[in-house]
Amino acid sequence: MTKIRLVVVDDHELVRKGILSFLLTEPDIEVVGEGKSGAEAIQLAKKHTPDVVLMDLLMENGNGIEATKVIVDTGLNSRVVILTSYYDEKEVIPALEAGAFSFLLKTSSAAEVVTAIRKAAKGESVIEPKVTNVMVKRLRHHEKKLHDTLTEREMDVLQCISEGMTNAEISEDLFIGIKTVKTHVSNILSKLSVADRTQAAVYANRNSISKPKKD
Amino acid sequence: MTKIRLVVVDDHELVRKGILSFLLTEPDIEVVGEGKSGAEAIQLAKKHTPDVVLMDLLMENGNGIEATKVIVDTGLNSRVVILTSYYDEKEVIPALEAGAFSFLLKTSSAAEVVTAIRKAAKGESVIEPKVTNVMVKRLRHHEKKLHDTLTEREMDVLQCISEGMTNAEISEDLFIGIKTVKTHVSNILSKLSVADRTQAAVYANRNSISKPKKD
DNA sequence: GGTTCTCTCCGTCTGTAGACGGAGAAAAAT
DNA sequence: ATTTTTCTCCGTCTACAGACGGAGAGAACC
Repeated sequence: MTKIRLVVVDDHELVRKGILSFLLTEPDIEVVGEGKSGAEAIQLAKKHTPDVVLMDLLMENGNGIEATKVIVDTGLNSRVVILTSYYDEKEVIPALEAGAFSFLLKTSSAAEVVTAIRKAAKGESVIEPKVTNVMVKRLRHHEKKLHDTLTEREMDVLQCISEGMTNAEISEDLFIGIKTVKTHVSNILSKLSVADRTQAAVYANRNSISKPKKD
Repeated sequence: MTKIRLVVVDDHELVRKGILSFLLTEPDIEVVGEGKSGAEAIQLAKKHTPDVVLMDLLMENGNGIEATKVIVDTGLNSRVVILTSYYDEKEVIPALEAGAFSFLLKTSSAAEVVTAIRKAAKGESVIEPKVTNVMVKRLRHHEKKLHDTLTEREMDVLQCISEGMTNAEISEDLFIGIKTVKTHVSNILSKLSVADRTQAAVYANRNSISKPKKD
């Protein structure tokens, strides 16, 4: 029986070494590469075509989601197992959409991680209960996010509102009339089911809708 | 020469084991306890009176900041070294205020961590460059946060504003007259140097001022 | 006792916000 | 070729927001 070929990617040396020290005692798993960024993950995956890539999501240089997407899309038969610190909704869903095969939290025991690696090699997915909760919640509550129905222009206006701008300021910023701004605002309030611009601003902030800085 | 007595606290087993595997090769450091929550950290510190406590900040049960405060305040001669994943402004300052002795990020190499432990035992503080940057920025930009000048009642009102509530709703919620709410709002806007409630709501959200849920 | 701070409330007044209804032009979808 | 969507603009009207000034009561501080 051939060993499971594994690449470990995490920008925290401590975590990487911790994982490695565990895997040393597992005879059926061989670590063929070790990286500390999304870019390195991609290189290592292409070079070694491992069975499994164990990847952190939040890394300093190039995040794990992009790397996951690339690794999955390039058709290497590598399965990406995400091992991350927090179950942040903003990260979990995109990671799974990017093609992550399993999803673990660092609160998992070492044994669970090892099991997940073996299962991934066999084609079985392992998703943390906390993560599935987030998924279910998303499917139940916000199958489509409210602001997905906003038009481009309405998004522009909402971004301005989220900065605390007045209608007059928005009209100057977007080079349109105040009346037009008011129309957009009314439509936004209606689509987001909120009563006034303040609530719209709160919504925008909570959903990480912010104005991109112009150069 | 006596060994440095150390307690390691982190809710991630993987991280804990990673640290331990490193420290095994350091003959002058002895790990006398291992915990996975703030509460355990306090217990272990009281039981073993270690020279150094290596502590994560973000933990599932009871956070590291509270534990740090208790350990420092109880006058055990234990120095707390924070080892955390992210340099979040919201965490760094309170941790240092709580009496953390050193501050490291998990991106640090194992050697740096070991050095920091030895230095802490000798009474030397080690603060990550990224963290000092945050501190400097804080001292330069917001020596005192704007909302520190708000009175209790004004904070109550600001929290309501940050939820998108209208003056009428706030007056019902706080059992005061609308006119009184308006007075508070005006004072808040003035103190925060913002033009309207929407900007106040944005400020509140950015500074993590949110309304506590009532039971 | 006096001063200062905080919380409470009042009235007036101006400006903005937002609802409602209507409408034209361009682009995209059918 | 026709319909639908999107962006733009207009006018009217009501209600809320917020500025400004004033004021009384209680607590805390000196």
